[in-house]
Amino acid sequence: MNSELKAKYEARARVIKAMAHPTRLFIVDELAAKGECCVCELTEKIGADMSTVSRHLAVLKNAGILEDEKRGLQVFYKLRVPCVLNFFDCVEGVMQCSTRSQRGTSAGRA
Amino acid sequence: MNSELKAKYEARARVIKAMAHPTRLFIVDELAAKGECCVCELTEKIGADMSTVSRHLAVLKNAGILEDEKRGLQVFYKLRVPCVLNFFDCVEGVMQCSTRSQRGTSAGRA
DNA sequence: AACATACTTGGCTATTTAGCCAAATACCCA
DNA sequence: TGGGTATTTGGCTAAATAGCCAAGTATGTT
Repeated sequence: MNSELKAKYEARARVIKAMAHPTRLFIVDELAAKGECCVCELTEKIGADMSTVSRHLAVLKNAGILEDEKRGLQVFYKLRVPCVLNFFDCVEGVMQCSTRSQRGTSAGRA
Repeated sequence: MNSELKAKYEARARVIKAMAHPTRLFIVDELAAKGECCVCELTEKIGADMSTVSRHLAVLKNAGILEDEKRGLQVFYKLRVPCVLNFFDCVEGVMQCSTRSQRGTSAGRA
């Protein structure tokens, strides 16, 4: 694999990696539903330390998935790319396909 | 976040996490193009140790994304869920949207 | 049977990640 | 100005991940 090709997959992986955490998936879903949320609201729903939530938001923002806007004391985050929701359809597809047909293999749950 | 909801996002994250590595994205792309590949062929293209490639394949398989079939000495892997390719369109969208100086909310593709 | 090939797994190390607490920053209001 | 609120960042530890080499397993060949 040459370095140009490698760079392409690394760039893709950076975006996908940013989504690869349950809390961050929850955030994306929540923002899709509400349009935007401040950190404190997400923090309350998630039930973790605000510093932890802030770090998750930073990961998503750095990946180009979210954007933020400060208004007064609060920072509001929203999705920058609506198509990320397609991930979920696909992921659900993988999971259903897995539970249906993975009886005989050693794979266990997805 | 109640435990049922949490479990839902953990399940999703498991699938996405499995994709969150450049080598594994390359594998998915390659399998989409070729239909199936044996480990040795992928190993050669990737240029890493075969044990490393084998571990990546196991990650994808455990997530329900690939299936394998042993034929003789070789093990052939193929995609189990074609829609994973939609990830890429979306990911490219995020990347393009990121590199363009942020302006509009309209992200070209769905 | 012995040996070769294709792959997986054990064992290890270096790196990254997630989480919390505490401290710093930014903004608002009186 | 001082004090309070919302958020980010520093510092740390525990856990997960990726990589290699070496050893193990399974299958084919002679």
